[in-house]
Amino acid sequence: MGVRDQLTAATADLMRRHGVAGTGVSEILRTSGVARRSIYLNFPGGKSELVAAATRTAGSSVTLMLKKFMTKPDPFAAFAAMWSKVLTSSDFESGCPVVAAALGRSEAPAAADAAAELFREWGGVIAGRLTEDGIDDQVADSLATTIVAAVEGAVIMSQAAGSTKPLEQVVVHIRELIELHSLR
Amino acid sequence: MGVRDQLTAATADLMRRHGVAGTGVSEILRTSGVARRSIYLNFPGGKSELVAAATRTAGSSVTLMLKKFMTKPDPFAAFAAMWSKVLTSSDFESGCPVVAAALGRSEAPAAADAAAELFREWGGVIAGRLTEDGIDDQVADSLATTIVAAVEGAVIMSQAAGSTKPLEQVVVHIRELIELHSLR
DNA sequence: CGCAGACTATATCGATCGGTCTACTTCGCT
DNA sequence: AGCGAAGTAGACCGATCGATATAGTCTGCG
Repeated sequence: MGVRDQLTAATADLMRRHGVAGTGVSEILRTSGVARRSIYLNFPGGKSELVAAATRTAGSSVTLMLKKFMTKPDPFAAFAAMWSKVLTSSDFESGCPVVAAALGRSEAPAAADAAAELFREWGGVIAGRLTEDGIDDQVADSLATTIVAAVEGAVIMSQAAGSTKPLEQVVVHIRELIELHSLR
Repeated sequence: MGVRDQLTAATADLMRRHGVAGTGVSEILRTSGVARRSIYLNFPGGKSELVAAATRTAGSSVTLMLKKFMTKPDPFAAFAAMWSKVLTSSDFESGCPVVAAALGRSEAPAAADAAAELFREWGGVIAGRLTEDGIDDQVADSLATTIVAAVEGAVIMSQAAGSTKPLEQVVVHIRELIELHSLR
């Protein structure tokens, strides 16, 4: 794993915990063990470019996992379970780096744009699966957006509460919504 | 309006835009026009105590509005419309200060705890209305959590996309969920 | 009236911020 | 062998961070 990947990985991890503004360059260097200069060698745009790259990398890996989940019998339970793991294995300190990027527009506009694109991408993957279940294209689109919103919102509420209960409650009603639209 | 309220209002507004870590004390003073020392007179705990107070104040005002919305024919359309207004009237720069507080635990733990309590409070208000519609208590609870999660998630996605479309899509399916559980 | 408490204004603190710079090393390729 | 790109190590920059200190002003109440 090259220096570039070490930097994006460390940055994404810190974004999960402290958000964009709360993630200092010095802290990125400390946790990644990389030389200060290497940031500006790999990301001439500095912190904002690094944050954008970290967002894209971390977000794309979620896209991949999401695609894998979509082949399972209960895709959204698997999606929620992934987030539960992120929360519990970090003592509820880590959340979604893409949400952090979306909320960090004033510091890193490119990262916020990347976040928007990733949300769109996740929605597309989910909608694709829903249409396979015979759901109308337009309904699948809005349903997919709702699922992403509900899960991301539940991750935040779970972080706040220090419990995965919100996530578990949300997944129940996601299942209901899909069932509702699946019976044709 | 006293100095204390000026400070909490200015702090909450900045939290909406830049999050907890991104909100500097100097910026709070600049936008509120208050003297530096007044912060530590009113909030001996400094920034973290001020942020917690701002979260409670802003969050409680949402609770009040939510209670008002619950008396309307389509409560959640009104709830979503409120957030749409926040977004569009700020060019999608302002979001939910309670979400910001929830994600700012590493800087202001008390504010994150306040955020958790507010989410619980909002869920309680919504669940109360749902039980009036004859929905079982436990279902109303999980349904209320799902509604809060979906709306908050949609606010973030709308901020990222620079469009209220996610919010509008989510409210459609919230309506479906309620209808599904209302018919007894 | 007179005083106490809260406010303003401003200077200052040490620490940290993101970013630049120099100097040296390591490695791959021709 | 030798060159150049990319890496490390670390000093350094001005700016800003949150917090404290000092001094003067305003105001309400006994």
